[in-house]
Amino acid sequence: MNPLTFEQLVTHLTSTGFVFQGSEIYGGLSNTWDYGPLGVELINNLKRTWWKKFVQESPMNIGVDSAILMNPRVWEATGHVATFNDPLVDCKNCKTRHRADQLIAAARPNMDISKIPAQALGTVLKDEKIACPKCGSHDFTDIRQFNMMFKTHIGVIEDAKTVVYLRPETAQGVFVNFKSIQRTTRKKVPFGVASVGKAFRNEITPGNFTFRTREFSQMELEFFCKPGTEASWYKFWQDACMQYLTSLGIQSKHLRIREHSPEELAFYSKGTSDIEYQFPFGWGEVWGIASRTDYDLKQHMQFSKEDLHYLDPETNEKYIPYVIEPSLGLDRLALMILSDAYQEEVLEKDTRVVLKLHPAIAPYKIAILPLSKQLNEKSQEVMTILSKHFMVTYDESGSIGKRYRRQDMIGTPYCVTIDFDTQNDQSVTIRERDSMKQLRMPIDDLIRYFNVKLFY
RNA sequence: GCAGGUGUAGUUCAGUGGUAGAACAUUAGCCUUCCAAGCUAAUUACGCGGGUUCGAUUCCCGUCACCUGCUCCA
Repeated sequence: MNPLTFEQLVTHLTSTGFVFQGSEIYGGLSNTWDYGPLGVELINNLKRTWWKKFVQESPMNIGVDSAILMNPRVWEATGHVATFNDPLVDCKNCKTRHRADQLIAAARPNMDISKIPAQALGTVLKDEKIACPKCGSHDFTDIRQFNMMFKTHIGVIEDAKTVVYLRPETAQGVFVNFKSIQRTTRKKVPFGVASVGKAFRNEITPGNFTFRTREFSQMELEFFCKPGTEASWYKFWQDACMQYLTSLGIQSKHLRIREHSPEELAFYSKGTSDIEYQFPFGWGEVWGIASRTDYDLKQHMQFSKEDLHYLDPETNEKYIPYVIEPSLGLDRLALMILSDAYQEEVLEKDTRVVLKLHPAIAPYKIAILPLSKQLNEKSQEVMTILSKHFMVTYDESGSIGKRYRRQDMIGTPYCVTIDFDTQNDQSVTIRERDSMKQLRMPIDDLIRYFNVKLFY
């Protein structure tokens, strides 16, 4: 099998209806993508399996769904308002881009960067005659502030008081609700709160199809534990994440865990690891597992003046819980699943494209295929029965072989064929995608059979 | 944002200063009863906007989008 190229994958996904370019008829909008009829099913299935593993089957965890718009003070507390303003300059000579504060820090180690107001960085850059590290030239553009948060306004009047941000991460929706969640669920630490939703970052360089976009979905778990126990929970959730990916059939040779080096860590972090996947364009982060200490709750305590301590009912100890945060990008997960599932199988006469998707996440579980259009009525009956339980599709045009191929291309794990014997024996033929094997089965047994086969 | 590349049906490709062809795909009909059959029709494209020109898909400029690299990613 030839190695999958990225363009091949993108072509396949856009031409089958998994993904479309955003606002396509208007010439598109940079780096926006829509999920088509197949994509939305996949996405929903991924959310469902993730929620099942991390909420339904994890008695320690519960869920929350918080608003995208939050009080702007939230982002002051987290430091996003401040640190999202990177002072960037371009070298006019060699066209490279740099952070002005970092240039100054590197060239003048004795200077205290934190004392320089952001507006003055450009002047300092000039006065100190700091050179471009790449070409040595002194010709920089003015500083341009890139606030990575999308800004908008509440109400119709746009002034500073009405500014709100689109959340750059879903995590804060959990932290600000920490007290309410704990009180209403009466959960004892350790417990976790799962959240799925959209987040927005005005990335400087998006790209690689749906891998890095400015609008994306996150599936995050904030797991609260007693300080001192975070190391073992960190490992625990890291293992759980890997198990989840393997349970979806991701090939382990395409997965690796990369621990961040101490220099790489955010100042509050006690450890971060990325689960990376080998995409057709290279290794890319899919899931970040971060040990965030009590940073977030502490910050919110300070800024909101609310007491976010947890009182351990057994020991009467009062403490701010530590947090382990496995944060998964849904769009990246989907892209990973699709990259991993795409295969071209060379048969005797020709080649078929197969998406070897795990049955639990395949857009369509079952395709109903009448062998002849005369069998339409009976087929519709079978479809009505199955569609109450499973996402099914129906196809009556073209030869049966062609219809099997169509389903292979989009990852449908099972085809149910209605033939002329069906009327007599009340049975159908099940054709399995991966083995291409066939099985005769009474219609009455189908639901039980597929419930087992499609279980996740 | 910078540099380079690309842009013709859904896909893969032709082609031309006088508004475009094919294959596959799609739809309908005939035929066909379990792994891309055949036959007959049909639908669908020059990314967008300017300029030059009698006339632009073709030449020029701009723009938009995608790809690669750089920079960035709390």
